[in-house]
Amino acid sequence: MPELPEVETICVGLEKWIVGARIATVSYDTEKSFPNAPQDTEQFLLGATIAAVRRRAKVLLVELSSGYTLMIHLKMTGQLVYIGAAAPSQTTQPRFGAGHPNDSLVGELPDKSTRVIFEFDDGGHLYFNDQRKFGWIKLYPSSALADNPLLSAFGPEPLDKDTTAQMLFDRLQRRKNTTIKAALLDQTVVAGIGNIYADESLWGACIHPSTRVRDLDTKHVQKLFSEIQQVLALSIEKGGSTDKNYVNVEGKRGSYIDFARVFRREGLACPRCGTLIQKLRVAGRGTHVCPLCQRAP
DNA sequence: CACTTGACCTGTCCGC
DNA sequence: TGCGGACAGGTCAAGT
Repeated sequence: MPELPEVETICVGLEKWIVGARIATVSYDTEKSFPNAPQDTEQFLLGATIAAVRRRAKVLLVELSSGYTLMIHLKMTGQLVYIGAAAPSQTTQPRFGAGHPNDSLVGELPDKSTRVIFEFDDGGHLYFNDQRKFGWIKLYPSSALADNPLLSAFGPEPLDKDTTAQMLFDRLQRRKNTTIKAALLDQTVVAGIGNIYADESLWGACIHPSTRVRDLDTKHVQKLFSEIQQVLALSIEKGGSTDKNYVNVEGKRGSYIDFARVFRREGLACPRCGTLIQKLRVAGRGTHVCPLCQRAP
């Protein structure tokens, strides 16, 4: 579920709501939700203030005043939802039920998917919900993040202004013999792309997902990189994609799916040429293509 | 090493 | 309506 635009949206939401807040209590359901929590985790969490929230690839980094950082991966079904103290203030009241009927996907929290709860001194709560239990929260000393193997292996951030198509091309050379779809999903090639934005970008660049990386020249990769940037930027603007259960920190859906050109549109007309969009399996994933615009290799 | 596949989980949807 | 099976947006550990 959450790919770069969704995690970015959550990151911005967390910055707004929890930076400066002081952690009063932390509770979690199982070891798996908080895998490397040491016995004395609480001493690095309780009483700590949220200093900053950042994103790298699909990982959230919540920096604490205690010198530790929470790394959070939402995997397929993770949610981070903040509910302020039930005070009359407009900035801290619970936000469920506002707006359109379909605006919010979450009800009363905690619910049965809630795995971790952070309670803040001001009465606010941050809920980590995760239906499929793939997601996790880990605690690391902030000083150890620079050489954290997970973080250092990530490829370039596609929306960083220093990232270039040439960098993508170079990184792709390590996956020359696989399909471009598999390569885009490889977080060490480029960070933050998942199934939705891989399909959308490849459609934009008129490249079939089964195309071997070795068959793409620099022109193809330039076009692809440009499409990746546009698709991700548009999705961030739309608050991300809610297909099943993604919600932002306020519990609200994103609307990128309404603007998708191929993803989840099998049997509908390609917006470019009108040919019916097909769903295939590439790199073991459901994959959407226009068979005319994206000619099979 | 490069690449593919299955496993991790729960919920939902589709066909019988 | 109930049940079984396929499938779901991400990543690993194993396998070839």
